[in-house]
Amino acid sequence: MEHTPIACSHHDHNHCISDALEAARQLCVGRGVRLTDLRLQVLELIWQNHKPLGAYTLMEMLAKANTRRVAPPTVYRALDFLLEQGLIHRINVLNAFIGCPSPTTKHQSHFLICRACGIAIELDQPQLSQQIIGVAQDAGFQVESQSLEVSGLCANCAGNTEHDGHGHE
Amino acid sequence: MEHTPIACSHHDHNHCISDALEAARQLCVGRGVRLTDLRLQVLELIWQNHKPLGAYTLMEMLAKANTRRVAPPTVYRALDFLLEQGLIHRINVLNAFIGCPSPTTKHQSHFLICRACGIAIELDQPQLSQQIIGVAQDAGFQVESQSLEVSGLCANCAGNTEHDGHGHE
DNA sequence: TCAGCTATGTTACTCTATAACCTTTCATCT
DNA sequence: AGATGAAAGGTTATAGAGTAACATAGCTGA
Ligand SMILES: [Zn+2]
Ligand SMILES: [Zn+2]
Ligand SMILES: [Zn+2]
Ligand SMILES: [Zn+2]
Repeated sequence: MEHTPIACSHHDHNHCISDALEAARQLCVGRGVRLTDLRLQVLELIWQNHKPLGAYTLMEMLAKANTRRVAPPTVYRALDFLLEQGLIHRINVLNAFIGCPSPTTKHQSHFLICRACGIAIELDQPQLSQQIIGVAQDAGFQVESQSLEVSGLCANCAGNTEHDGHGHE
Repeated sequence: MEHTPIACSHHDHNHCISDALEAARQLCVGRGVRLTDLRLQVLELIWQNHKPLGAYTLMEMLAKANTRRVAPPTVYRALDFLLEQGLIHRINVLNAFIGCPSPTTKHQSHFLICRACGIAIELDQPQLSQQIIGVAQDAGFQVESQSLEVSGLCANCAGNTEHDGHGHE
């Protein structure tokens, strides 16, 4: 149930993609929603990148992969679906999207975002969510969703401060 | 083209604005930075609204108030200055800006945002900031800034939606 | 005064996202 | 199989948010 942070550049990423896609397929079957070719392709591209990906970058990738023009509404509709199903998260501070490693478990959007390499590490800290809910309740506020975006330097980049070409692309 | 009036009329908002502006003046004098007419005007408009305000809404207000055209870079530069000095915060989820009630104290951007009335309540929870830093450190992450944006219903709006059947459009 | 810096004005542009409308695809019912 | 209605995707146009690049004005300190 714990998802390993993705800061390490030496994990089997192909495996990690295929796992996520298979999980997404099963999740959609279970919910009776349609993971169409387009939606699957968008999810795959997002996972391949392993970093938050902008909608327009995604559009270019789709256009290249499909040899057809892909207009903004097309990709935004796919993104909306994936967001609704919890298969991806939106990183507001970057206007970008990233795959969720545990879409079956309901949780909030808590990320560590490295300003040097651009990686986004999803946190799995239910007690942090709970503390936030508590603080909100003290103010009479009824929480519906949380977005925590912590910016700074990841372990890799904090170590390599002499040069930033640490190659996590 | 119309800007919505102030949400909460139950506190002395004029006093609240003038306090904030006076604090800003002193803060800028103390730091040796220039709170120009434009910057002050932008800060005042943001405080008058008491809700997160988009840059383009602000532009329209400035244009009306000054009877002159105000282009995007003008307002964005003023906003950048105010952000740097900690006089306002940016609400990422809304692409909007709101005044900070305690600009002299260094702190993170933690907000409760009501989806019904649009109000944004700034939290003052240093121990929450600390816990977030702790969680990040456990992942070897070096925190530079935090953005916590909690969406839901404020105390006012949560109360008013309990009997929601009468269809008050 | 002059030079140099900071702030603002101006034009044009990029990036992000959505509205409105039409066509295709797909599951379901007859 | 054929009809049908809803969901998904295609297309065009536009709205909304933010920045680059360069010109001008205005303050500041020799
Ligand atoms: Zn997640
Ligand atoms: Zn990094
Ligand atoms: Zn503040
Ligand atoms: Zn409210």
